[in-house]
Amino acid sequence: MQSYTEENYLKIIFHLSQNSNPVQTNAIAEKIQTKAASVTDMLKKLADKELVNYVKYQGVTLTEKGKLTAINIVRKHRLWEVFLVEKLNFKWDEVHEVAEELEHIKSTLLVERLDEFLEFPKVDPHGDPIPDQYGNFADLSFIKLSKLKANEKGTITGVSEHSSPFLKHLEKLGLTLGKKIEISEIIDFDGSVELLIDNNKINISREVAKHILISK
Amino acid sequence: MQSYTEENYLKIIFHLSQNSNPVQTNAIAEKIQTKAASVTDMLKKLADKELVNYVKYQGVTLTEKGKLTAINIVRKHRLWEVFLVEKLNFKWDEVHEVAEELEHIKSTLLVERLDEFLEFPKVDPHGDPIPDQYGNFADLSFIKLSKLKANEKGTITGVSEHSSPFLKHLEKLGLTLGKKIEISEIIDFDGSVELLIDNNKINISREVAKHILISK
DNA sequence: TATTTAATTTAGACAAATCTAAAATATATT
DNA sequence: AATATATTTTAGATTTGTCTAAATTAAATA
Repeated sequence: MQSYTEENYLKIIFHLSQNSNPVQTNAIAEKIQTKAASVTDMLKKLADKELVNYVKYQGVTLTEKGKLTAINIVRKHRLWEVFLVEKLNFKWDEVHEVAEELEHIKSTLLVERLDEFLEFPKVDPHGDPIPDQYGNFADLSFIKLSKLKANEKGTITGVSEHSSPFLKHLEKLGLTLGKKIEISEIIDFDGSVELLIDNNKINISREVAKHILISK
Repeated sequence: MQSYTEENYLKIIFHLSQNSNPVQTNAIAEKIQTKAASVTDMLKKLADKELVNYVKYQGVTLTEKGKLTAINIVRKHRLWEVFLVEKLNFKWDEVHEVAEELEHIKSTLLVERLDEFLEFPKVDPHGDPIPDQYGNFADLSFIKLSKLKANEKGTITGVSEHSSPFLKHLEKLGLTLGKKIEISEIIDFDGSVELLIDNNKINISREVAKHILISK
């Protein structure tokens, strides 16, 4: 049984592992809003419990056991987000903080019943895949909007940034899940992207484009 | 803002206040599964935060502020219990532990939306009243089954004990909310109660009768 | 390769919530 | 009212997760 805090560390390490493996102490410290020294302490503790492989100065990776724990938290987080949006009419930019709390509720019966109640959703309101109870992700092949070239088309199926300001911005531009878009031009000067959506031409910064996920 | 632990103390004090006021240190210790010394420490802390009125050796009462906090936790606990039973098909004896965790989720938006989603329920699955967002309880006039005399009739509308063994026992006897009963006899020897339900005559111990709530 | 800089760890301290054992106070009994 | 018993509090220690400041190691640069 892990504490609330331990669970958060495992979850963060899991997410950071997507980009770089092993994960560095400072990267964790920044995400968890704490100091590097505190992270070191926790990594030792998690290593003792065989949830992570930790070598001094070399960063950490999750063990199989740690990975399963982390995925289970991600599963709960995303199921609750679906619940909040689908059943309680939350907007997609309002769910993150609440789900951060709900993800730590322990009952497995609760999670399985919730999954059933929601009719076994495959993705959360941001387009992120929801792992099944064994930890398997349906693999959705996403590509960042910023990787598309002029004249290419696609459908918005996810976002890789969940902050409220970002999501509100997308909403205002009409860039929501399921919308079809076409790149009209990549602006040389700043790398910003001009695209067609609902017959309107709009321009978004490269930074925004990086966080929009497209499937063809 | 209160910690998870502080919230639990306030909730327990609130419940114990129904029977005796002020509430004694040992009573809290027993309910919270801790030692009297720990309770004393916490009571000082809660007194500093003006959530309780605490006088050494004299027990505690809740301040207005503490009472509102406690009622809000009770409100959340009971709403979540309704959700679990009505939406996720939990049985009435399976909800308590999970609700003990869910009651500490902080978002007020969540609570108000949940209330709406459940169509503003007035009682939880055990017949306990759900306070509104201002802390007002609809006052339901319950009487303990153990207070009834021979030949009196009534309807089961609540229980004052939420443990799984107790509720499973009631279930087995057919003693569920909404059922009409009639007392046929009070047994002198042990105070046990013989009653009619669904045209069957059954006998329940005085201890059980004390925890069944009746309205006429 | 030597040196500077950045990242990480250690050492020692702190706050929250708990504990045990001993002391203090209140209540009950004679 | 005096004594015995039960309840509560204090004092000091422990655990979890955190912190700062100093020391160590790794990486970058000259």
